[in-house]
Amino acid sequence: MDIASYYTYLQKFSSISNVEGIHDACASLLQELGFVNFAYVLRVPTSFSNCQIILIDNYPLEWHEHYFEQHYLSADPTITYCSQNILPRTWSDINQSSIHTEVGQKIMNEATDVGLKLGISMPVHTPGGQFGILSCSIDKDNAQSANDVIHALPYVQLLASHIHEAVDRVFGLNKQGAKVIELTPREKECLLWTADGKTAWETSVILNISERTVNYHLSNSANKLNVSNRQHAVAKAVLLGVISPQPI
Amino acid sequence: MDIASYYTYLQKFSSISNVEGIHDACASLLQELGFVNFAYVLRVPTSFSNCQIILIDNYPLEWHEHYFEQHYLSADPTITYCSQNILPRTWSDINQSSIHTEVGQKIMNEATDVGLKLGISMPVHTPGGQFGILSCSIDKDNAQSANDVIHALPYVQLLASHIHEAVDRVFGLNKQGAKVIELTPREKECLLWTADGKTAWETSVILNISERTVNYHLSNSANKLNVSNRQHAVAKAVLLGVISPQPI
DNA sequence: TTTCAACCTGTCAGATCTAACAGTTATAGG
DNA sequence: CCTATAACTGTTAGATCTGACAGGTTGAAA
Repeated sequence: MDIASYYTYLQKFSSISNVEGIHDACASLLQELGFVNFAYVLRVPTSFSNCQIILIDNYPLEWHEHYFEQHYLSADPTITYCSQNILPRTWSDINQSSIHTEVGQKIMNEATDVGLKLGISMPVHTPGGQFGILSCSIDKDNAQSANDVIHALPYVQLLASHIHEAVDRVFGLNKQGAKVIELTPREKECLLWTADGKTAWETSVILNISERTVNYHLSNSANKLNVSNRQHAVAKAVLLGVISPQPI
Repeated sequence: MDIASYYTYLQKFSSISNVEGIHDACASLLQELGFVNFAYVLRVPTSFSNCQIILIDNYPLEWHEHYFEQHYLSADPTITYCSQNILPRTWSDINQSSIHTEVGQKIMNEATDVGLKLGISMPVHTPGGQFGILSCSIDKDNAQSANDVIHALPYVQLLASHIHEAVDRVFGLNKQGAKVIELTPREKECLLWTADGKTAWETSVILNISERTVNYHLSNSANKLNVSNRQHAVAKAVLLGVISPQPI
């Protein structure tokens, strides 16, 4: 397929307004590339002990249920790969390069059994700490299919970020309750040094203000972030991208 | 350019072993796409109050110096855009959509003056919290150039992640002093609840162990992470990806 | 069998944080 | 001029953390 027209088609994702639209656009586009099944899984952190999972796919229902029943999310080699990388990779390459766990091997074998034979997984990492995976697969396993899969890599890579953009918009993930938390420069500064392990007194020396003032700023930060202590404030500020390593 | 051969060429990035190699491969590839100047800037967090900046570019030296002297990093509209998005965008689009700050406008105008007229910026966000930007530009400003730039979007998007992969490998960014910090399951659990704002006592109730034991695990975590308090432990664990929102 | 890692528990002193009291100063905008 | 916001400061009681003391259990590997 011609890359220019393919990319033009991808632009259409930005005007999709519902989940079905995303699903259908993915399915048809991936079908043109020769894929039969696909899944876009997105992990949206809501806090450190909790997160939301968004799933758009056309995997067999049986696989679906089996997968979640067995808690395969935490043992799936493709997820392990994607959680640490930014480039797309074929399942056979993932299988060869990753450390072989029994469970991981079992998952890959079972996937083959339900028709997910050859495939690609492409990671998506966002500034807000979201983590997505676009996987797509073919139900055949021969030399021609293997070749097709490899040639689809760039197309799948381009597709993944556009799917994510659409999911992000449709689910309103950026809004987070419509309220953006804004910290004052001083509050950010205090929080930054706190995240770096400095006590209130140490921070006061660094910023050349009193210890009381540092506590004042941290207390205000905690109120704005709606948390009850410094660990939580630091974690939430990092998660929301309110503070980030300096400069830039 | 044919996408298959382009992607094949991108694979070569994985065998480049030095900075000059990356520079030259980028320059020649982008030249084929019609671009004259490029810059890959990467922010590698070392702690929350500090980070390393890696720069590979062929921008005019004068612009270079001027840019850093004026601390443009924190006001550049392209950087603001890239810090919040995952898709490539043309500079003219960034200019139109972003909130206009005086400094931001000044930067864009000055860039035009030194020959950076039309361009694209593509963000790279990695699981390890690194943040990269690939910018490339043309020194002409006419309808044909504008069209060329738009058509280059998918090529630049594909290129960026491959450049990053090469930079990551050449600079050995994944190694972090060659020692990977491994926490035990219980240590991660305690740290996770702590990051979620729970006190040692609250965590002890959740995990059904004594408060003393929670403190014991947190203390061991802090030792392994080489930090002196919980805020720092939480922040560093997040930064290193030792803990992340559950599941997946 | 010994050794080791992971897990578990108790107490206590001193450091640090949290939340409440109660203010001052400077700057920007209506 | 009035008001709002950010920044700044002091004190205190009680909660919480930190680091030191000292120990026990379990299961897997050597």
